[in-house]
Amino acid sequence: MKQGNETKIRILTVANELFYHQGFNSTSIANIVDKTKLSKGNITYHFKSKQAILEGIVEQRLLDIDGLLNQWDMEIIAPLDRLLRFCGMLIDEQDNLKYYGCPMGTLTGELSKNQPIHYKITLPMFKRFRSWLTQQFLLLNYPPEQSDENAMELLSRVQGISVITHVFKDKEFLNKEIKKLKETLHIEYGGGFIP
Amino acid sequence: MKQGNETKIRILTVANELFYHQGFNSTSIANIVDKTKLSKGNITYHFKSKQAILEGIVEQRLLDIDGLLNQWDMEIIAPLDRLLRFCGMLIDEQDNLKYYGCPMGTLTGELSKNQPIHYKITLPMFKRFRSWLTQQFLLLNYPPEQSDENAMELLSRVQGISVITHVFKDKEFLNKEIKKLKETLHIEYGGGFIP
DNA sequence: GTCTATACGCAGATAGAC
DNA sequence: GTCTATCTGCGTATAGAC
Repeated sequence: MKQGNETKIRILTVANELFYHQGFNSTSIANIVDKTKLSKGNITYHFKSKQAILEGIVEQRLLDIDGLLNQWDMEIIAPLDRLLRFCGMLIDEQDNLKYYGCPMGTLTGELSKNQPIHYKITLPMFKRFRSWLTQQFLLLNYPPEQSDENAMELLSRVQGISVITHVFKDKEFLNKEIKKLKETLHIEYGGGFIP
Repeated sequence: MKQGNETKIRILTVANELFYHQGFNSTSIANIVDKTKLSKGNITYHFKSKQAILEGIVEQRLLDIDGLLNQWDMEIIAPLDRLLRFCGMLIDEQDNLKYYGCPMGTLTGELSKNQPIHYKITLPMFKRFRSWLTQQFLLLNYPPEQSDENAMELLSRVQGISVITHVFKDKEFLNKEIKKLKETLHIEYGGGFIP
């Protein structure tokens, strides 16, 4: 119990990066051993299986997402500005997106196949964004159902841009599309809900 | 040389389905053996490695894509109708999309990580659609650069819808979004290019 | 062309010393 | 808590008989 939590975090940090960069299936425990400079036994002590590591990562990511969304809620007052900030996230992450794609999207693509771990792992992350986005549209006075529909559409747009940026390794495309998307948000939602 | 080509096709067909349903990394040669009811040695005779199978699959898919696009070119005259037909593909494939995502998109997500096989494998498939879509916009009298931009945006939209449909296992979302997308195409491009 | 049998490495999981 | 050592299965690739 010396500094178990600290090494635990180190393992999660390293594994998260490896899973993101190489994919979950293509990352071995040995890879994690190398990069953490810890022993295989030590890692096993903290996480009994590879999937346990993945679950730990997602737990951490969910906390990060919640933290980010809460921060935006505090720093940004206008719902529309929050939506724009959401889109800006892709600009911030453009280098990662180019080389590795969306951390949630690519992980889902990998996990949703063969086994339904996906439901417990990647789906919750998407749900956080979905409900947060929905909340912003509610604040813009859209009815519940349409708020959710708008949220899903925005999620969809952002995912599409991520995929194409990743596939064609094209940051120019990303910047152009995000700019257009932001303009669309202004036009579509700038005035709030009009029945 | 009895009927080598026939078994070759059988291997490709089965492997293609398995790679799509389970993912490339999670599919073993043994899986292919089971499903083809061929021996492991026989498969090795036709394809010297797992990656060779993948390359064979992509070769086949490229032919399929070209065939499909040529068919559309022949059957459908108006470029706008061709774009609508392109969107309709997602409706046709909605069950597969729900459970396994876009065949090109999910494969890219898997392969683009760790190794750059991706450039030779999945990128060409995307490029076919990109240039075909670009061609349609050119026929609508859009300038070359904007034609390509429109093509990329449409690709992006469609990929986004695929991802979200897959993540949330939501066919209702897909149908609604495709309907909206088609309407948008009508409005945006229905009149052709206006300088 | 198709099969069986085998080699070899690496992955993940486990046991136990310090 | 951290380490080294070992077990076991599965994965790909190969050799060779028919």
